[in-house]
Amino acid sequence: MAAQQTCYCPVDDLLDLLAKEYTLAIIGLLADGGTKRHSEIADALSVNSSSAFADRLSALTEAGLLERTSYDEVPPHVEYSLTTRGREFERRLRPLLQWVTQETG
Amino acid sequence: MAAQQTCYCPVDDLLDLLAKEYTLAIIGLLADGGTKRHSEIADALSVNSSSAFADRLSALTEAGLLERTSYDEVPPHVEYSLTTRGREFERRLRPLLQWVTQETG
DNA sequence: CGGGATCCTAATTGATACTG
DNA sequence: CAGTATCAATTAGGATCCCG
Repeated sequence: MAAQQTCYCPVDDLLDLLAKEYTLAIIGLLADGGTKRHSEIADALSVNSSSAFADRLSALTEAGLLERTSYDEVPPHVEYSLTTRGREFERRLRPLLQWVTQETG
Repeated sequence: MAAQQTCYCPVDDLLDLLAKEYTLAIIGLLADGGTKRHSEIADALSVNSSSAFADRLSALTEAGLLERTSYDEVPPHVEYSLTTRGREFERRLRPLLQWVTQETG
């Protein structure tokens, strides 16, 4: 299994990530191209495991799907949004999810 | 989270399944519409955990993506192929996977 | 041959507490 | 506020044995 230069992470890794809690919800929440704070996202998702949630945010960022912007302020202020890659990914994911939930096929 | 009549399994369940070992490989192996025996698939996938592998086959069957055909013979003979639903699913999955591996976007 | 049952180990999650 | 650290509880995976 050779790593490809053109790919941020292998298929299986990305699927693992997708299947974990919060991941899909985070992508869905930012799908409109908007930017949201850590706490906004956590709030909207009724997160109850802050460590798992933080894991997802950083994993998605490392995968190149999320962009993380932190402002040097007190208190801290960090925002997340989908990257171009993230939006492209979401676009390709959507038909699959719609089919699974609606069985429109 | 209400179950929908039209859907064999909720999104999260299917994603969980997809992220587990062998699942994606099984779907990929049968993507051409062919039919293969349990042992053929296991062989092609270099399976080393027969229990996990059997779990995937039955989970995919329960999800309505695989069709299981067993012949009343000794020794037993069981074949698997993608259902119509399974092929439709694979079709919608493919662009996503291709993008992830090739970054053609 | 196909696969269920069991036992054990490794990885994830959930919850709580803590820090810059 | 945005995480990190920690630990108990779940869950997945690997190996083995056995049955129809």
